[in-house]
Amino acid sequence: MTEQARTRNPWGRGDRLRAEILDAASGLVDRLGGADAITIRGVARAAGIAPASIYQHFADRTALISGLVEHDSKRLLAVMALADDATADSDPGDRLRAQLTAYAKFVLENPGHYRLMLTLQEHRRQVSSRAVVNSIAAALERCQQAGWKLRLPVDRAAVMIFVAAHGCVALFHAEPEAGELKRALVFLDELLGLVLERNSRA
Amino acid sequence: MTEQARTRNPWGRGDRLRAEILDAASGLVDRLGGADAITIRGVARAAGIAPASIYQHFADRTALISGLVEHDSKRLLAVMALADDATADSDPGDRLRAQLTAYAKFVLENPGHYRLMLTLQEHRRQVSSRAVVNSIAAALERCQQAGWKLRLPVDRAAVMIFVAAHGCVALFHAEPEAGELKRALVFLDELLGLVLERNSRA
DNA sequence: TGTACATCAGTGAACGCGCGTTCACTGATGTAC
DNA sequence: TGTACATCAGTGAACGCGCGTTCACTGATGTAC
Repeated sequence: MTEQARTRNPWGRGDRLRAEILDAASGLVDRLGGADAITIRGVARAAGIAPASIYQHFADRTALISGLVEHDSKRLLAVMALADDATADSDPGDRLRAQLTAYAKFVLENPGHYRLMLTLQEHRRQVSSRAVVNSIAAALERCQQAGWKLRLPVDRAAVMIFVAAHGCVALFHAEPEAGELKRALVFLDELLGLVLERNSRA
Repeated sequence: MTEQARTRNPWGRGDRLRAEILDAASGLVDRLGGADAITIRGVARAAGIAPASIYQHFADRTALISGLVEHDSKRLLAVMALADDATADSDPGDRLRAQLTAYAKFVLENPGHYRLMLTLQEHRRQVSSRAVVNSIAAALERCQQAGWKLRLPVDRAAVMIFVAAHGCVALFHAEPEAGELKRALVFLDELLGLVLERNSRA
């Protein structure tokens, strides 16, 4: 771990440091979880810069945390959208499952980030959980059109699935276990089995 | 808020301060949530004692937090057991509902405490969530014996219900809303509707 | 082409603060003889 | 009944630490004339 001096960013590219700061903060959250893991001095240390340098890109600690949450929310939604696209011409049930799997995978692999996203009181009414529910609802709608029967109205079913899936991963965060992802996927299958009533064959 | 001097506990009753300290810590968690709300100095301030006094009852900050978690876990289980007892000669479905209601009510009314109970990494493998699942499983077993049909095996159904219920209240913690309890109870009814398939009449 | 100046990326040192913890203590209440 | 001492509940002052934030700064790169 040689104390190698950072080469400063070229003229006009000072904004690059913003990304480096977010990366460093991200790493801290990975390793330590929770919002308290993000300290100005800690992030500066991790990024190899002076604490004061952070203030050129974030007004204060709160702004730094908000920036990270926004960053992470985008990542989660991107991962889910990717899973959706990748299965564009599959059975709608499989598409739903793919999205949920992507969700569970992201959340289990990024426990600190997910906790941060939901914990942050300053970010009430945040976009992400509603966006996730909407995404699930869209997938359910497609299932319905393909002839599946739901045991709840689409919007309630979407909430049910999101809430239960959230509960599942949140509990694994609280009590880590071996083979979390597998267990989570089993749980999600049971959940879909309750919500969806197979009616026609794909 | 007069700075009235505390009268010290009588000889041989020094252990009373332990309870006062836990009460004070409890109040802080209520108002501020999270484990960071519990600081030695803050608790001492709230209890009206000197910071050093806490060390007569708790080895260090960690021990204090553990003590509080233990305290809270007992309270939650007591509340659920009470709901179960109070409905001892009702329909088993109602008994299950009563227990879940008690759970939701406690958790929604004590968000900081619940978060603390689950957050605490030092308390992995904690007793409480397994105890809650067992309690639900027992109630489900009674439903089954009364002629209800479950769409999942009893143990998986209990996990499903606990996990989904947890997800529900956890999300309300993250995004508080008006009429939380009512909404939570609607959700729990939908959940029971999915898991239980009515087969006979009570 | 030279030069004065503006703009940029980033820093070092200092501030005041609240924290966890330690330690020697104070003063009241019990106990042994 | 008196007295020396042990035990108890609880404290005040100090420690070292890491924190968020500020401020005047350094030195490189661009721009105006």
